Amino acid sequence: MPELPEVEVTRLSFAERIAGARIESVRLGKPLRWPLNCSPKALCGRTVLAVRRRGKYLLVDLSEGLLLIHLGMSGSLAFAPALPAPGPHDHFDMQTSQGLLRLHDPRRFGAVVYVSGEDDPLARKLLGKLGVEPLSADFDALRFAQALVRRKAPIKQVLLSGSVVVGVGNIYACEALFIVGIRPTKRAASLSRARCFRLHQAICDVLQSAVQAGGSTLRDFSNADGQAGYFQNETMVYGRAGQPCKLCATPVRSIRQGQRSTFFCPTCQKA
DNA sequence: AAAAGCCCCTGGATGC
DNA sequence: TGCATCCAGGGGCTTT
Repeated sequence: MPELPEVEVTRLSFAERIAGARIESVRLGKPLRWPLNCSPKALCGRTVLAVRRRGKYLLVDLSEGLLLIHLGMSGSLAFAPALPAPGPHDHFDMQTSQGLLRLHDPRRFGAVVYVSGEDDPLARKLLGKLGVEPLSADFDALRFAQALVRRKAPIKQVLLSGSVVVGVGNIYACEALFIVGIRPTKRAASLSRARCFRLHQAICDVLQSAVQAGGSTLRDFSNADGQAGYFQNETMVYGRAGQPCKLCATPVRSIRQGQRSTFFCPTCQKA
């Protein structure tokens, strides 16, 4: 589910409401992708200072240390003064003085991990190799183009890998490539500089549009306030296999790239 | 260094 | 109705 826009929308929906809250208790459900890395009791008494984002990770700054939260494929957060009793897929409940923060994650590819700081070896392992933030000033068109020249893999898979630019998942990779008319199977290194520049801009545009739309709700995503997104209704190609391209009416095609589905218009994305 | 596969896990949709 | 199969928003790890 959650690509950068969904994670950012989640962050925006509770960051201000949780800031300043004191942690009162933590309840764990089934194991997630990684263990919490500290005892739940050790978190009690600490204060939530802020919620930041790096790629698809949320960084919850505490008065001492921080929590890294990843939503995996099926995760979502809820933050409210009160929530129903935890269900079978609610695997992390953090009661604070300002509300209950809950991670709901049926597939359990997500995680909540405590680290002492961003220099913590575990934090470095998880965050250290990430590419540039696409919605920041660091996302420079020329450097983006220079990074792509060194990659022989298909451009779709380079975008998905997160090693050049973070946060672009399956939906937004497909959408950005459609916007600029690039065939997803095209080798990254074979793109002209001009096309790299246009792709850079398309990534910025599509991610910003998705954040404004509240993200994409394919199955059950909602932000921490329980609101669904609607960007899924605006996709040009993602999830539209066999349906007519919204620009030229050619049926949208679906292929497999690296165990993931790719959607594109064979006419609008000729090469 | 980069690329390609594998795997973690559950649930919904589809087909027989 | 029941069961098998396939597919899903990610990404770390291991092997080439």
